[in-house]
Amino acid sequence: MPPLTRKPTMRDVSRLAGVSTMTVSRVLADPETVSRETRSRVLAAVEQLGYVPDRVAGSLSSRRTNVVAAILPTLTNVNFADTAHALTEVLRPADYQLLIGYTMYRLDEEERLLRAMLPRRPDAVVVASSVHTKTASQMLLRAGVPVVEIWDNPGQPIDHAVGFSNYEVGRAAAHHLISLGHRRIGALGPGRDGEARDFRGEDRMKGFAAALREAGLSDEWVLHFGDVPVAFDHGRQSFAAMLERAPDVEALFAVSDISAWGALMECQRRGIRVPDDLSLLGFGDFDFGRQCVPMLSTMGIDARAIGTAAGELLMRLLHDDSGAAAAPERIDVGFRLIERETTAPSRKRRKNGRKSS
Amino acid sequence: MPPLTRKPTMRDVSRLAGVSTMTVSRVLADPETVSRETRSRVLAAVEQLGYVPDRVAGSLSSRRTNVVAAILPTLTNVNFADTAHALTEVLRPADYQLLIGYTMYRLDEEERLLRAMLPRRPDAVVVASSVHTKTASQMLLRAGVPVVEIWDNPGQPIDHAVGFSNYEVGRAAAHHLISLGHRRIGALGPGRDGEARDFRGEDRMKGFAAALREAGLSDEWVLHFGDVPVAFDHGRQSFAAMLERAPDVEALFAVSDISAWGALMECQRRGIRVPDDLSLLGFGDFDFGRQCVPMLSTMGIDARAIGTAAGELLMRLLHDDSGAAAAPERIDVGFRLIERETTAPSRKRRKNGRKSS
DNA sequence: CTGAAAGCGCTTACAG
DNA sequence: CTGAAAGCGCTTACAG
Repeated sequence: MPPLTRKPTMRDVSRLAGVSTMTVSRVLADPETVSRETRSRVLAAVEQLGYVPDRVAGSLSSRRTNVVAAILPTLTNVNFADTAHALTEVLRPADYQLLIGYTMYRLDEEERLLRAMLPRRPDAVVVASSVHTKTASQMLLRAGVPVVEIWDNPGQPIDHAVGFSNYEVGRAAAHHLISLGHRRIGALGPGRDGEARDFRGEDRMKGFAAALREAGLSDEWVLHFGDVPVAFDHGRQSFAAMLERAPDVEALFAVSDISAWGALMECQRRGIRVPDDLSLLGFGDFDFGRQCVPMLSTMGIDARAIGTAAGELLMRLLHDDSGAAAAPERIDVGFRLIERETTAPSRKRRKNGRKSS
Repeated sequence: MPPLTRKPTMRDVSRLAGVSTMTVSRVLADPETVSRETRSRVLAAVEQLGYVPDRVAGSLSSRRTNVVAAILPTLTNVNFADTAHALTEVLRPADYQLLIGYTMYRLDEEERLLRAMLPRRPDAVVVASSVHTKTASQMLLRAGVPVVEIWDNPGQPIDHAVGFSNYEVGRAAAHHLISLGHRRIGALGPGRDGEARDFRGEDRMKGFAAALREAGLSDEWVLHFGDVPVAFDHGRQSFAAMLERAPDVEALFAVSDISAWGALMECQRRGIRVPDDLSLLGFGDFDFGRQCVPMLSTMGIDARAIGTAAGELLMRLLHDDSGAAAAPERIDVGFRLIERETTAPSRKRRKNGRKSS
């Protein structure tokens, strides 16, 4: 047999081993179903030719790609990267690969991505959003594979959901700052003017504002500032804007730790003491918030848990091969207030001693 | 025609439009080659059926998947995420999708990933490493598609390379600290004991140590500490270890800004003034280093430029369809010293006034 | 335990 | 500008 110049196929392997392609296919997919002797002959041929199976052809035949499409706002945000990591780890043993796309928080980009990804026939779709264009929703609905919306608690889920209520996070944040005795309370929220929108962040702001109003406080300092996605600079600049509007603000909730830390740095530059002069509460429990001085108080989310739960849900769904037909599941991973060093009782509360609980 | 329960195929569209599948294929791939009338009839059928083309089948026929495999150490590191973002943006107009994998800085994981990805027949492979297992090197060599090693300056490139010399970064870092008059100079390097290894970081340390020796200084405080990948905590802990070994150290180069910032926080906790008591120089020019107080001096790398250059190289390679046969290119994006607020002349230098340049 | 036949849903390479 | 035929490289679904 002359050496091959083209890439060897299963046919080449089968000829060299003196078996049918079916037997080669079995050795690779399900070795136990082939006799030991035949198996070793096939494996030797595979080795000798340097055969690499073609899963594109395999996928077309079997109608399974072993690919999961993951649509995230951005990978630059460690929390989403952590979710992707955790998801990868759960899917890996079953030999699933992640096809990742970024929307940069844009609905039109999400739709574009879906249009690019769905033709590649992923076995499932994980999407970090519960707000979609009409077309995107339809595409997901008709995809014929399980869809998992993550990082939120959608009112009208497409299919499955793994996340938490951003609205409730905002409410809990407000309750905490109120319980510390603060009255002049504000928030550094995401801008709402551009093409890019952080709807989850907006939900947190809504919950926060609602809780302020319920407590009889003003929500006029719930600011929406700058472009999405927020970078460290958002904290700095939105905080400067806040100070012009409300120089005597006592406590601040930021749309994310990224923003909260930026504000903290701005406080250091301006000589504003945190938490003595100002309480600062972030969101997301980012790594740097545990290390900075003072350590950042935050509304903690377990980003890895979201990836793990979504992955395990998919494993169940894909292996039961009831597939997309399974009853929609909804998993809430919750959140928790993490009090560290940037939140403290109000001045008044401190001066008078602790009157109320 | 009865409504379809299965997913519509190109055949269904062609029948509804009264044309051959070839015409449907042309309308989708190359609309100009079809008459306007036929085209609109086909598009109407596509619309009516909600037809989504199957690119798995398409890829098998055309022998092109329009997928680029990207192997990165971790996405949790913003610099690699930025590279991935930039790469995506260049490839998007040509309708390429990224298949991303993480090695967690492990050679065996890289090999495993290659084994999982190559059967999916990516049109190119981008890998953020120039150190591979023997098997992995062979797999890349025989893949038959362009391979781009990024974030380094490999001695023996597999194929193409886009990056910079980590060794020279280390040397330049040392030269800078020496030129500031420091003599007791150390480094916070990555551990070398575990399965996970940061070979690029180790190269920076090697260059750094070499430059110290060339200047007649001791390299005994070039520490290798902890597990890879380094987190913020690495800076804190390795700095504590450094202080036990060399309490009077004057200047420190860290394997990354992540580590440098951790050390900076530890300095704040211990009341060590930066840069008055200690100069601190990072690597990577991360976002937070531009925002923290004091702002971090660093050896800056343009992570996005690496992704962009790799993407543009691939576009040339894939469209010339000389493909893997093209002459290997090697692109150096360079690096630059970014002096901010954590590096300053040595005490002695400051006391005596500036003697030498 | 093994194999021959058919087919997955497209595109290539002609041909007219 | 359009189409019939062949085939990409596997797996499914039988059959023995």
